[in-house]
Amino acid sequence: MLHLAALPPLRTQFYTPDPREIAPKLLGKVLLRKKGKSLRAGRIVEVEAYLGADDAAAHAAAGQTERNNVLFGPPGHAYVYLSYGLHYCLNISCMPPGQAGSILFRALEPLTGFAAMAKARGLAISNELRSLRMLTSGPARLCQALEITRERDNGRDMTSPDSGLWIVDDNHKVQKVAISKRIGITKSAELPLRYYLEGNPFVSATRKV
DNA sequence: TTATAGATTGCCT
DNA sequence: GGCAATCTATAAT
Repeated sequence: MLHLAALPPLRTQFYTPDPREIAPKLLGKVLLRKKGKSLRAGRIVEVEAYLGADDAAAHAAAGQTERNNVLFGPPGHAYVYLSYGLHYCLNISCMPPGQAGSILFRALEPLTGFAAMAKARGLAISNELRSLRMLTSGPARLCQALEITRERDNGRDMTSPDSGLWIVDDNHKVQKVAISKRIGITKSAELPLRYYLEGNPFVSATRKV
């Protein structure tokens, strides 16, 4: 918890393999966001893997476009898109340049910067679990809490603290990784590509799994 | 506690 | 023109 920002960041090499390999390793790591002097951080408790041409639900499935450029670029970069016209969602690109693949961040367990997160979400927050879940439990919520937008952050290099958005390993031991179908998609919905920490209360609500 | 509708932008057919 | 990797408020059980 202390000195999270001083830990070495996960580097490009970590993000170079297939997203299915990286996703379970990403659980338990810590996503950091620095804006000015304020630091916000959350433990990654739920992610989904998105592949390339074989995955109809992936934005990269139809080929490279202006919008999904980042997915085909170097690994370790932020892919931010607008969902349903009003929410942003954050991915990190995987695989070597020229090959698409990414991991969607679906839920965090808040560690520091509660007040800033609450303010960014437009919420008044208490210390109750139910209240804290509202901060970062859901892909669009965590973007709002960390003030991540497409305009500001799409294409950002997440392998260095200099970018203000990066991931560290604080040596936290995860209990158990569970796998299920992905949430909220209609194409390739049967693929088991959602990874989460079993029993963690900050995992987003599971609808039909 | 679960179910449903509505908001709202930009991408692709 | 249709649709989408979501969230929230409101309604009903």
